[in-house]
Amino acid sequence: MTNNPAASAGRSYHHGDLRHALIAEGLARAREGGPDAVSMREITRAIGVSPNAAYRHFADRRDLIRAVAAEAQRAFGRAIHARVAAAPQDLPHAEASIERLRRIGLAYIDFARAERGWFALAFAVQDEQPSTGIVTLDDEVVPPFQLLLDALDAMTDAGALDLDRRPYAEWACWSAVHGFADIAVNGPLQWQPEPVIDALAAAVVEAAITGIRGAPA
Amino acid sequence: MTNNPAASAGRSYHHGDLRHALIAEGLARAREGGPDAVSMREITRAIGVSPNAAYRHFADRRDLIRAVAAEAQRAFGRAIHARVAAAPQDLPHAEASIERLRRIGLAYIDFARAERGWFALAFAVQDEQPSTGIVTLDDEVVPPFQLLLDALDAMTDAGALDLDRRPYAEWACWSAVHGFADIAVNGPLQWQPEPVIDALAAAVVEAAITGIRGAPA
DNA sequence: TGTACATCAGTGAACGCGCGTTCACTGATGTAC
DNA sequence: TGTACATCAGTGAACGCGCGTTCACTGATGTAC
Repeated sequence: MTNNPAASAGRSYHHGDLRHALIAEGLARAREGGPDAVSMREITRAIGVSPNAAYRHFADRRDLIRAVAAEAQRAFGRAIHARVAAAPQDLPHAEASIERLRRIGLAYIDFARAERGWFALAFAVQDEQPSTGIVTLDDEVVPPFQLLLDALDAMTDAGALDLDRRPYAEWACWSAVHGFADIAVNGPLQWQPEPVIDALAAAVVEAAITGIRGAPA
Repeated sequence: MTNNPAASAGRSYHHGDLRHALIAEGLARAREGGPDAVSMREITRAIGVSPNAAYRHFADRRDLIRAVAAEAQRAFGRAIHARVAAAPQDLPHAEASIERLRRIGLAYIDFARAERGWFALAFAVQDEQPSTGIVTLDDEVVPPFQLLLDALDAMTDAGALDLDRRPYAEWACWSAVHGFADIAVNGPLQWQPEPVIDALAAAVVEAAITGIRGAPA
C-alpha cells in the first residue's frame, strides 16, 4: 500500500503517503471489527505516526470513516460484479437475465458472510442524510444497488419480468438478501454450519425471484 | 414502575425494587439509543443510585443488557400478536391464514420503525451462542419467530401453502421483512416520508408471500 | 548553482470525557431467643 | 415485647482504560531569485 517513492525511501519525518496509509489501515481494522474498529488512535498507532497526524488529512473521525466506507463499498461492488460477469454465456435471453439477478443476490449474501466488517461499514455509512434538497429514491445510488436496478430492467427487456410487476421489485429483492445476510451474519444462523447457510441462502434467493415475478421459477 | 411499598414509602437507604428499576430505566434508554445506550453509569445516575449498586442485582453490564433485551423482545412479540389478533374473523380458512402471515410481516416492520432502539436491542441480543450442545434450527426460538412458524404451519393446514414449499419458508419471510426493516430504519429509506415507506412495506410483504406460495396472491 | 524562506507535514504533551468495575465501608432490615 | 446480631443493599472513592481532539512546536521540502 505504500508504493510511494518517498515512503519506500526509508523512514523519514514526512511519511509520504499518509492519507492512503490511513485509509488502508482503516480498511484492515474495519475488516475485522466493523465501523467501531475504525479509531483514530488505533490506526495512527498501527502506522507508527502520532495520533494528531491524521488531522492533516481528515477533518475528523467521521471524515476518515467515510473514506474507508467508500473503499469498502467499492470492494462490495466488485465482488458482485465479478459473480455476475462469470455467468454462463449460452443461456437464452430471459434465462440469462434471471441468472444475473440470482447471482447478484447470492454474491450480496456471500460478501456479507465473508467480509462481515466491511459489509457492516458499507451499510452503516451509506445512509448519511444527503445534505442538499429533496431526496428522491434514486439519489446517491450506491454501486451494488445500481447493479440490481440494471438487472431488473434487463429482465423486463428480456420479457422475464412483466412491466406492471417491475415497480418496487428492487426493494423486495434487496430486502430479502439484505435481511438474510443480517440474519446469517449477526442473527441466529451465525452458529450454523456453512452448508446449511448456503442452502438457506439459495432458497431465499429463489423465493425472492419468484416473489417479484409472480410465478414459480 | 416503583409500585413496591418500600419504594413508595419515601426515599430510604434501601431502594426497595432496584432490580426492576434498573431494567425499566434500561428499557427507556434503549428505546432511544439502542444497545449502546444501556450503560451502567447512565442508568444508575438516572435512578439516583451509586454506579456500583447495580452490581447487587446484575453480574455485569452484559447481564443487565440481556434482561433489558428480553423485555424488549416481549414488547416486540406483543405488538405482532396484537396485530394478528385484530384480523377480521369472517375470512375463509385459507385467506385467513394468509392474512395472519401478512399481518405478522407488517407488524414486524412497523415495530422496527416505531421502536428503533428496542428493535435493534432485540435483534442484537438474541444471538448469543447457546452454551449447551449441538444447535438445531429450532433451538431457543424467540417469540416473534415462533409466531411466524405457527402462521406458516397454519397455512399448510389450510391449504394455502403446499407442503413441498413449506421448508425454508420461514427464512424467506423473515429475511424479507427483517431486511426491509433495516433498510427503512437505518438505510436509505429512513429519509423518505412515512407513506412512501408504508407503500414499499406492503409491496415487499406481498412479494414475500408470493415468493413462498409460488403464485400471485 | 546556491541560498533564503515560505509552506507543508509531521511531533509531543495535554485536556476532558465517560466508561466498567472493584474496594472497603455503613446504614437498614428482619429474625432468633 | 425487647434486644443482639447476621444479613442484605446500599455508599463513596478510586483504578485504569481508551478515546477524539487541540495546542504550540519543529523538521523537511521545494520554490524564487
